[in-house]
Amino acid sequence: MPQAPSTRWCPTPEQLMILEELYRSGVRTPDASQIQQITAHLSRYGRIEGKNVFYWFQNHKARERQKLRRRLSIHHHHLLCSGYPLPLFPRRQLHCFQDAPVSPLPHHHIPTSHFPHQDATQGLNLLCKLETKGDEVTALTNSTLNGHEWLAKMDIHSINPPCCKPLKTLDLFPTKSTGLKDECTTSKSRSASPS
Amino acid sequence: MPQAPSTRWCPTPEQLMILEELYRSGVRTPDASQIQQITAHLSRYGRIEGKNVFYWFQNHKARERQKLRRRLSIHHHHLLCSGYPLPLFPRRQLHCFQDAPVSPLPHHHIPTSHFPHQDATQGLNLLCKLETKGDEVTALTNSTLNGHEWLAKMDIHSINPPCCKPLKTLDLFPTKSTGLKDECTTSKSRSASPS
DNA sequence: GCAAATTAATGATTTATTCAAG
DNA sequence: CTTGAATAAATCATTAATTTGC
Repeated sequence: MPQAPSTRWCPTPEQLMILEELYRSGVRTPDASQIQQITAHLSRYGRIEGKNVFYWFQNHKARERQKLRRRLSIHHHHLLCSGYPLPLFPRRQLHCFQDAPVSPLPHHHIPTSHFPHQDATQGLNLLCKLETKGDEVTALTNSTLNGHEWLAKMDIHSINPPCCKPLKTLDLFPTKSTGLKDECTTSKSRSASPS
Repeated sequence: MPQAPSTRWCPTPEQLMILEELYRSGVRTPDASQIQQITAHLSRYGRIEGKNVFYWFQNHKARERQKLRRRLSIHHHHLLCSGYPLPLFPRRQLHCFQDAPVSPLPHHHIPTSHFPHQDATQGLNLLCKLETKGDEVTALTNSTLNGHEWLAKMDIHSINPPCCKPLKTLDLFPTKSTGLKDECTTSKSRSASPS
């Protein structure tokens, strides 16, 4: 069977990403003009109508809420069941995956932090940015270093070069440079075992 | 007491939130010391070991990448067939490679200087913020990004990137736009060297 | 409504690649 | 060419969510 011409909107990756970004930045229930703006912007990446945007936010909001609820209930359940006896060892023997000491900091409590969602204003700012800058951005950079063995030995580590990198990350934004970059650091998993 | 010590780690909502926040702020493959830090912080919200953190980032990164690939292939398919949503998760049925294409190229990387460039610094800063939040902090605080005691422990304190920008407080997020480049096909992390 | 049966998620392991030293 | 370090991909296994038949 060929294809149904146009059954329903199927967001392109770009569209999805932007929508998610907007959501993360606080947009929840955009009003008509906001929807229009968003739609206009997103239409660069593919067919899209205002209602798609509207529905997307509606659905996404609901589903995130659901996810949260789930998590909370799980948490609750855990709290009720209390204690977490440390499992002696997972099913199979881990080669060298012993947990590191995890310094038992004498930390006081410190209230559970909450991540406040930003006000939608930010979302709009973001949109503005997107609108004005298009999809031109390029951020490369990256680097690597490795570490590993943190579990195994924790003391043999041969880290390398003195950092100080020219490394320029475009600072289009204030704080968090390019958050969505690529990987950066490293770590390891196994260590010597086979011959 | 039928307390089957659950065999595997089950993140609490707080832990999950923090991990996701770190991920969003750029942490991808935390090295040993970062893992320790994170673990230490998260352990306040429930049982957790370093390996759990390690695995979490491994898996999350891989699955985000996978998701992206899927989206891209769906998009392509969409473009080719003019639309029609594929089943979202084929679940694994046949054990054969049939993942999405995404990048035909084998691994290639751009010869960027291989510096440690801990982009994750951001993430860690975030963590620090969390730690210090409520300014009740104790131990960690003063050794955090300055003393590097934890680093010292691993003998890598030698490298201490001057890079750290003032780094504002929150405003999470990178405001990357269309960047579908979390896993850029071309930017790898390793250094280059003629073969 | 509930509990077995299914299905989806995701933590934990294993295997394959890659680059770079010897 | 071989080997080691470090990953990323594949996949295994268990837990959470859904569906389904009473």
